[in-house]
Amino acid sequence: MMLPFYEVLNIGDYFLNLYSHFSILIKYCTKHIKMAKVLTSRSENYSQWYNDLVIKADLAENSAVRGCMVIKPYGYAIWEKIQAELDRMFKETDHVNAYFPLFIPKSFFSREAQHVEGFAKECAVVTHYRLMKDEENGGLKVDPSAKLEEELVVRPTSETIIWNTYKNWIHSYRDLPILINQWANVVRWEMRTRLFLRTAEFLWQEGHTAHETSEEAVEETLKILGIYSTFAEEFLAIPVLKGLKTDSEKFAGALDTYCIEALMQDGKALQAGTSHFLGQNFAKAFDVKYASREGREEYVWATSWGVSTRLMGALVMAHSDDNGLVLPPKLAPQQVVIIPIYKTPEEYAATRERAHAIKDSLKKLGVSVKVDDRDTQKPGWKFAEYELKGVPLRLAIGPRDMQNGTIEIARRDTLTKEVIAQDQLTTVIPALLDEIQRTIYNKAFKFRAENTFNVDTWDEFLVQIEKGGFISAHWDGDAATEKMIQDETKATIRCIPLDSVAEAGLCVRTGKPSVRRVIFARSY
RNA sequence: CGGGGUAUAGCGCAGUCCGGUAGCGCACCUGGUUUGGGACCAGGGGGUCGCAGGUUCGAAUCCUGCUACCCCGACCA
Repeated sequence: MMLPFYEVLNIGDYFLNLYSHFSILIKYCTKHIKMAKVLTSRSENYSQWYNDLVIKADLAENSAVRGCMVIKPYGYAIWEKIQAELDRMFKETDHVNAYFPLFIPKSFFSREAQHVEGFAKECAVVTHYRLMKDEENGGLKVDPSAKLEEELVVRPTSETIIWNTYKNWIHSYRDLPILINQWANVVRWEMRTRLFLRTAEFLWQEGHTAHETSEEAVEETLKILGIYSTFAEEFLAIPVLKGLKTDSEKFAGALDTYCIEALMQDGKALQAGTSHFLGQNFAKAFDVKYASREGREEYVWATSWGVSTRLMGALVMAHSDDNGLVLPPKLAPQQVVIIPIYKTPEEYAATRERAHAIKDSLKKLGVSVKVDDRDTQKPGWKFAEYELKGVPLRLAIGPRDMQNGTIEIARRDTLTKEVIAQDQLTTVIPALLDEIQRTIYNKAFKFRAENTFNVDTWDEFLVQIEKGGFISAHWDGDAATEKMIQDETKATIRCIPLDSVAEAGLCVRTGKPSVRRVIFARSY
């Protein structure tokens, strides 16, 4: 998608040169696009905007099953791109994929006390394995004679089944480390659900690693956090804070939970990924020991980490606007769409042929292109449609362009369009895609910077939390204070940023001494 | 699990108060004119009115009971 040599050039300068070049070659004018409104606007009702958008951009819809969504082809294509890149990053760091069962014996959950407490309230349980004809109404009913000996829990996460398995795999330090990831679905029976952000069933990857030492496990935990943040920033184009969760926010069963936190356009925070240092909790619960180099028997050290289809929600809420989705080029199922414009059959044939020729030349550069040459929809309809779906670049080629050797090129991120020479496309498009990826990120970065506030008094805190954004404030480190703040403002501590500097101060709520600032926000 | 709302064509809705041939917009089908920002004209197809009972000569409409979904809270990634 990007030409390799761009990476070794100063991209900004290169791009400027390209542009000054064009302005000599061709006449172009930048126009702003105006569009019919099909979405609720963000200012009118942000959550309605989100719901509208997910449905209208064809990402997903609600299913016949309460709380469970159907991810539609266009949405799934984005998820596949997310998967492909993360999978590549995991494998590059020596992780391998495997698959563990969907069903977990109920007794496994009781082994780790913290863990069970965290998930018990939202587990789906399989109790029977057979249906039978219901004589009363002609339908089907559960066969009471087919009750399972031990009930099975539909996995809300797989630590227990995996550590029960690792017990058989690990005997010696020579068996370590184990660096396994699985792509799977999990079920958490949520009360209130929203497409992608919180659904009863969702897709994710969960990594589960086993190590000889605490240090090695911590290193793994942070390595993954780094992968997540790199992925978020370079692919999702969302700047994230890397940080540590407080005790009350951490994963049930972990010693430390690290996270990446992103800020959405409505000023609410969204946790986009987590990486846990599990210590020896699961090794002890499932009796996973190894013979060390010194011949001693030791418990194994563990990590687990995951990102889910929730990232899709983050992607939508971070960048999109009142006209629809805005997708970063690196994750867009189609980076470019070409729309032929014509009146006569001859013009149709000619523009269509040229469109396909352009597509072929761009495909050779690794750009994904779709030609929409359907005769059943009008150009205006198509323009609106691809804007709604967030296609980064749109090319329109009509009779005038055929004569002049030009083409109209419209950017989704800035909603601007201009006319350039066709023979420049293979140079301009890759550079523009790269530029769009960067612009989207920069916009999100600027938004976060403008919505992150240092707050030192409680009055100020109360005012600012209503406005939204990240609040950087001192906290005395007491869970009771954290709870009090949450009860009073609905704000939680999103994380203790890893790059936070030691700074003496007074807790924003209690006035007790504090050694560093933490990030507060209302969150999804 | 509390509080509120909704259920009528694929989608969005009106009709319900005051019972009497089930409607509108979009979408869909056919033909024509159109096509550089969601085209227009003409014709056409499509609904056991969420489900189950009840009242009535007659129920989308009145009564009873279910169910599902949405929104706001409590809980969570």
